Amino acid sequence: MPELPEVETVRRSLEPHLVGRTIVRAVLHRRDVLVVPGDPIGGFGRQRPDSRATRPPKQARRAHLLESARIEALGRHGKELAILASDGRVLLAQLGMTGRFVANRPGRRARIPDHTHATWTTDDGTRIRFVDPRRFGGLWAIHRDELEARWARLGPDALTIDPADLHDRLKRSRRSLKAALLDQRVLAGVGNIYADESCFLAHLDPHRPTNLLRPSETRALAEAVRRVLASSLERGGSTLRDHADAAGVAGSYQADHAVYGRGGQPCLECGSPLDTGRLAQRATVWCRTCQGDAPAGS
DNA sequence: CTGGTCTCCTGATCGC
DNA sequence: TGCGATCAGGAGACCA
Repeated sequence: MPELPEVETVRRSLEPHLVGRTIVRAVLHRRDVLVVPGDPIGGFGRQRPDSRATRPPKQARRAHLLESARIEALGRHGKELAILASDGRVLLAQLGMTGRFVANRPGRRARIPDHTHATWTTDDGTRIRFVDPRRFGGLWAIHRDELEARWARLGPDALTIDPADLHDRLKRSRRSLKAALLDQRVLAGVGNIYADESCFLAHLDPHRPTNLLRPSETRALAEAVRRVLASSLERGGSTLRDHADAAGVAGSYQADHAVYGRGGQPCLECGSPLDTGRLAQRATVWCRTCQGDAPAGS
């Protein structure tokens, strides 16, 4: 499930295929995967399949998919990936649970994956496909002017989170640490895997209300988040099933998970069996010994 | 405003 | 071997 390290891995592997190139052809294979300005639900909800009346003309959709644009840069904030064209058009991608991009160099015959929802062809003949079986992901056509505002609504990027900033954001809420880490408006980029891994590394119980965390604890948390994400990024992210870079290379950080997916198995630090439960609607794994309760007096 | 729950979707896995 | 039930979860909608 793509979180920050996986999305950044995809971004880096797509960059050489796209930056400086022109999209000569863009095709949308499944309408409801792309949201364009003027679509219902406040502009940024997912368009529902029954809103056919509002669908833009075919030619407009190609333009929203950056046809005939020269690609200037690939950006990322949290789990969102942005393809920026030199004329100001931006295509924003959320990978959701199973979304990925696949690049094929010209001349190489590649099988078109199932659930390919969009295909781009660049001026050197490379084909890029957006594939997302579960369709929790999607594409948003926006303008460069809107990108900054949209990303400002998210919290700071988790890869470079500042400890004091994080403390400030966490003290405003009484909900659990796990729920707060999953909230992209608090911190952008952490999902279920790295929330659990970060809590373990910081020796913090994911059930702790975040307003009761001490500055020293949020400092440890911020450092843990950065370390976990950076380590994962070095290994190309975690591949549980779907994640791969644009060349199809899987990540390997899943082998280093200390807690995620290891419920009942011995804690790597103390050896006692790891606890499992459901917290913030998500499967959660932690060690009650190493991630003990709040210190006395809090 | 806050925090909790529901919903979307497909594929893997499991029990019978 | 088949088949239904269950589970996985990012993020917006929705509700108390």
